[in-house]
Amino acid sequence: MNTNESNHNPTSDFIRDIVADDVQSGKHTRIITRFPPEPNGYLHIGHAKAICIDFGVAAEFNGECHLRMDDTNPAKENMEYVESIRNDVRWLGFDWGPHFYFSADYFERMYEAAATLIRKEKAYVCELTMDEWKDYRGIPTQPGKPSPFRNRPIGESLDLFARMRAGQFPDGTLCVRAKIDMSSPNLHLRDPVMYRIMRAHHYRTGDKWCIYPTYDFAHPLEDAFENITHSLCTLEFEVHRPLYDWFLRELEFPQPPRQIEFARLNLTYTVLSKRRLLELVRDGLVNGWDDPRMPTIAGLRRRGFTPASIRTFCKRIGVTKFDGYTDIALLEFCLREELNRTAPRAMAVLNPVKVVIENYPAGQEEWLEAVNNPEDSSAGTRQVPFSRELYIEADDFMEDAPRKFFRLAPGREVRLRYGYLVTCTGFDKDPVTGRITQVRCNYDPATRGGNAPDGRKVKGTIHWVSAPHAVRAEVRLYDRLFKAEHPEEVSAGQDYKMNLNTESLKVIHALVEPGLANPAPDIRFQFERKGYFIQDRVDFRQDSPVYNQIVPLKDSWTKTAATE
RNA sequence: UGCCCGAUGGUGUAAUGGUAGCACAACAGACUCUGGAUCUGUUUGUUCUGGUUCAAGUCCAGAUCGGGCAACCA
Repeated sequence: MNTNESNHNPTSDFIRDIVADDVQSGKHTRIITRFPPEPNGYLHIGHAKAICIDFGVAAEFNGECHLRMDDTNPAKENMEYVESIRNDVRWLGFDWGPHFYFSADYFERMYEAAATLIRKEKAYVCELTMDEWKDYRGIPTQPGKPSPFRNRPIGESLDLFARMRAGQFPDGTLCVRAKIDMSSPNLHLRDPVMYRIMRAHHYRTGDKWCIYPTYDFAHPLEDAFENITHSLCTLEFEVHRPLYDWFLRELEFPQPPRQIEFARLNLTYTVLSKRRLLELVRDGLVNGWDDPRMPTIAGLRRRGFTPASIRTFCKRIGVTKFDGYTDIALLEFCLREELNRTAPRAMAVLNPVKVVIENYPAGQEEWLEAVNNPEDSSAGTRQVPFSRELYIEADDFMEDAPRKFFRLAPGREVRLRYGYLVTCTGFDKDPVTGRITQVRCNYDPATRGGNAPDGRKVKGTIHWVSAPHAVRAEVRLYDRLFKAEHPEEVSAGQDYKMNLNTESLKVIHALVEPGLANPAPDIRFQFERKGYFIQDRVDFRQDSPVYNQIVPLKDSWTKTAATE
């Protein structure tokens, strides 16, 4: 995208306005942003919003966006997460080019920067224990008091800092603090920790370091090292901004990056925090990070969401500083909108009941032409087999049907999609369970393809599969992970997990048209009148097909039926 | 009771001192070989109180409500 196009970009927001101003004023000639996840979990749809903003802004201004692993806490981070993050960002459709970085690669420069601050008397080595520090720090309504080590000689701090690095002190005993303002109303400015001693194996630097920089110290440096112009992050870092600016000022970076905060995404009927998601995975409440019910990118991918629909969603929710809840229905809308346009249709009977066409010759079969996608004529047609015995949805037959039921019932005529008009002549019922075991029909041979030569109309069209040709498939029906709109809003003493939807996964066995046994990989189908489905990327096999429901079709009938 | 940030229909978002608009959702109707899609229509909004101004959602003051901040997490 060139800058000319960006001038015509109809969707702007307060961040893009700032960036545009900075370009216009000549403050920056090249825009550089970054997406800096910590590799301590899988990315979720909330990160997708941030990714779309970070990469999107850079692209619109013809700049670049760096992907950076913010790995300053080795206790929580690992390579599996690094790889998953790279995969997910790529899958979403973004390209960081050569700009893939690790914070850990800056540790030496960060160490030097900390030493510089000590030499400037802007930092010192503190020996207070964490408990002692609590007293010194004070509380929001009361100022803190200076650490007794605050004014120790520069040389002493420098020496201690070097010995911290050399491993001469136990974990947590000493730390390096920035010397700022112990009476600041902003707690983050009350001599925050820059370096702590932590003997943990780092997935990238191994055991080279036993001291690690904190986020507050590391982040502005990483941004500055990479010449980031706009450091976009979520609202909770707003109170950290004065500290971010302080480090950059004291270290005299000539072109300091500017941090701008936006509201993180909250979605109804799910949780969106790494901690919660990790808990769901670890406690086995879902089947891993890529469980199709998870709001993780990996979960959405396996569920069958498209990258484009997620990007569209992120565009539509906008960028503001208002911390609200976005209706998950909007995400589903973006998906349906795309899939309606692109998904080939197929017929699959999820809850089968047998139909016998009594006036259709036994043993006969014929192949009927079916349209692949009525929204896209270029998708062509396919042949589907038809025979005397079929399966239809149990829901599509009613023994005693109300007027507005436009499907099969004794004496009523319906269209079999792309097949024939059939009239129900009777049915069989299990005398014990009352279950319908078989529906009997007659067909009108003159209506092949679904149209009656005499012009008579039928109100209902139902889908079907030919019994001898049908393929058995496992179908996994997914519903919202939580039954509460705001799962985290529970009364004191209660846990958000009580809001888990116990019906979020239903496994059923369906009978599907033969073409669904061996589809090209990654094809999202619309099972007509039911929903969108994709083969499960893990469990699908030709001899035992497994389909995931991505999202059901909108269904106005259940509402109508409910008001009957 | 400290500091920071925010507040526009049910939800999300636009209007940058000049007609409150868009999308989702909901509802109604039309159409339909998917009770899908499509089309049409309807309902619902500037938190409050003052002030500045010819004119305020927008600027100012105060209030109310909501969110964030007291890891050697990010």
